[in-house]
Amino acid sequence: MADTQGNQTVGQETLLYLTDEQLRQGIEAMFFAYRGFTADPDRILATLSYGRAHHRALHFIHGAPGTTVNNLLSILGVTKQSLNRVLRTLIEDGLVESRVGRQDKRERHLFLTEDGVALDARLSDAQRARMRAAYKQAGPEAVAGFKTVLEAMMDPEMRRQYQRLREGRG
Amino acid sequence: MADTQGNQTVGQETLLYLTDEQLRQGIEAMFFAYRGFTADPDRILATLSYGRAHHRALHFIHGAPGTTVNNLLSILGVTKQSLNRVLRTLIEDGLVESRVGRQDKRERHLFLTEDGVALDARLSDAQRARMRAAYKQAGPEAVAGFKTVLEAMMDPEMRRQYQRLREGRG
DNA sequence: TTGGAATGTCAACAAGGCTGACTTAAAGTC
DNA sequence: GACTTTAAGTCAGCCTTGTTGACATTCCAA
Repeated sequence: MADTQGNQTVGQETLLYLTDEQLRQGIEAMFFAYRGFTADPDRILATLSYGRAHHRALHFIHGAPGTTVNNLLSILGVTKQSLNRVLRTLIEDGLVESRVGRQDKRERHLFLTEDGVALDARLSDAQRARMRAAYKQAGPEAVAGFKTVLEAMMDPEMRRQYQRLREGRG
Repeated sequence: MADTQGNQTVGQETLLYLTDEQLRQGIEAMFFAYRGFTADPDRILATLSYGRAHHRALHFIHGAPGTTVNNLLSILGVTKQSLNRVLRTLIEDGLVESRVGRQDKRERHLFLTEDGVALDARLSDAQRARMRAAYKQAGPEAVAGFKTVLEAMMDPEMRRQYQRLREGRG
């Protein structure tokens, strides 16, 4: 039993014959889609002389208010020097607030200020509008498949981060 | 009729109630998955003092041998100065060959040399291995959905590029 | 023959990664 | 109490890869 995709069903199991061409399409789809994914917020950021790194910081601080610098570091997967440069400008510009920890005073807990929330919303709205359009066009089954494949593509450590974030908001 | 995803079916149509949380998950999935997507070739590139830009050039020259610089430019979406820097090192290192056009001698047609093919294969193998694993784990329906959503997420111009490349290899 | 297109090149700059070295403060441990 | 470890911040310098702007060359086409 072979379907139009070139897959075969043997008993209960569907064996995937993944040709190089099919995988290549997936690779190129990721490349082109990621560009679209970042295009809208990038345009906004450019007018503010911020970059993608600022957007990422805002996004994850918004999603986990009070997160520590170390925690943010491991989510973003960059060095503290790299994050610090971004974080410093966000704090200077009054978009992020850094509060000394109460139990552990070495830690800094990060929060968005009112302005930070506003910018994050502007960036997120732009990005979500495109996601929403894509989701609507593709339909709910495609969306489920989309998330399944993306999750399978992550490094195990990143998958843990991803799931932890979801649960934290669950 | 509401399903577990919070969607409703009214007549033939499924209305998607896309909550911010659902969209947010998609955004984070893209972020973490893209990191995984590039991680394996990045490790190889680092040992060769090449970067992602070199990989992309090799990938698309491999996929469309004889492509012109201008064509490559529009696929990659960078400036000619930026591409030129990368292309120059690849040519110097004997991975890419640039041939003056026969009809239009202003154009340069780009080809991978034997060494270029070898490096592209090494990088592609690493990237495809992860894709293949993800595809196998997720199953064929998920893969179809994955591609549908990614395609819907692209800028129209990039979607045209993507489809043109597929057709070219058809 | 002249204008425009495709290409290449030089210079300068910026974002955002990286490493390494070092400080400060707090927490934990022996 | 002394010592070690941890969290965070900072400074300096480097790399890749993107950008703009200016300009030369080549050559097709009107």
